[in-house]
Amino acid sequence: MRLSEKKITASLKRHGYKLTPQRRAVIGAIASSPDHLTTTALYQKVRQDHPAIGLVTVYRTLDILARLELICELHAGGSCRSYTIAAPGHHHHLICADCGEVIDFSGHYLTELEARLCRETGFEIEGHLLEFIGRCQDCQRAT
Amino acid sequence: MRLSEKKITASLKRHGYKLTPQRRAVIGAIASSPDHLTTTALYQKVRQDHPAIGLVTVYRTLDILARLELICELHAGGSCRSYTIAAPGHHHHLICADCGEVIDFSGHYLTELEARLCRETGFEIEGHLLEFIGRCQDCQRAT
DNA sequence: GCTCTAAATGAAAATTATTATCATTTATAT
DNA sequence: ATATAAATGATAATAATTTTCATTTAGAGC
Ligand SMILES: [Mn+2]
Ligand SMILES: [Mn+2]
Ligand SMILES: [Zn+2]
Ligand SMILES: [Zn+2]
Repeated sequence: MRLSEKKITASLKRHGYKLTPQRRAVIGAIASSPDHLTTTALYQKVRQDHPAIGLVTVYRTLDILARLELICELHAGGSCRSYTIAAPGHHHHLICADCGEVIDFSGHYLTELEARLCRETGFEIEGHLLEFIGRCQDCQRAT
Repeated sequence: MRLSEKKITASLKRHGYKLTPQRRAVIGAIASSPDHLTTTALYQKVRQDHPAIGLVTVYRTLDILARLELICELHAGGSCRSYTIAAPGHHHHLICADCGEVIDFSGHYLTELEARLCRETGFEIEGHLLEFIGRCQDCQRAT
């Protein structure tokens, strides 16, 4: 139930963005990969079909897509800077610290907690980030 | 109930690290500030008393302290790269997207969820990151 | 206290990630 | 087809982090 390429481009248009070949290419690349990819990885992938695209355009496109919540950002410990992937809607991540495998999971575990925080702090809460870090089965064996 | 300078240095020694004036300075700076600080901010602060310290040493010291869980890392949306602070133990963050204010909160909201994920995925879970992003009362008014 | 050595430091350069500028091109409304 | 605001990409600028390596030093052992 991942967002389709069609839905993504529709949303872009609806929000007044132009539909350029570059943007299509980035969307195509992200939609056709099951993995979370870094900006740079995505850039490499897009260049296979679209060698003239600029890295900056990839950054810009991802920025827009993330803001519209059409893709999701991934943090993860260490050297940070978020990774991205085509997104189903709100979900969280379970990340293998060794091999980088990412498992998405969803559910609304935080609604009560969020309400309590609002009440106690007066914050208006816009979102949250929940990620588990661990070691996948393969990497556990490989010890 | 934040970790004291004494406890932090004790833990460093226990783990076989040498106690240098530079490390003391970094620990002093972090322990004496109620806020979460970036590496650079901390560097500035330390230099007031210890003008000759190198930025690299600050990086290295924070790295060690974080690994020993004597300080905690903070991510936060946008431009990322983790911030740090002296740490009480495990807790989470509520961050104002406008002014950067950080409120710590604790509690074990995720134990059940964690158990379920272990069961279903076979992952061995080591930790997690939970952060809420929103707008503090002051910044709401300032709209 | 003095000696020795592995560990730590800091200057500098190298990497890496991200953002800003700006002249040129282009998607699309009319 | 035209006009125009938006988008692109080359390039430079900024920023955060890591690597290298020669020099210094904390602390263990005498
Ligand atoms: Mn995801
Ligand atoms: Mn904290
Ligand atoms: Zn793994
Ligand atoms: Zn605020």
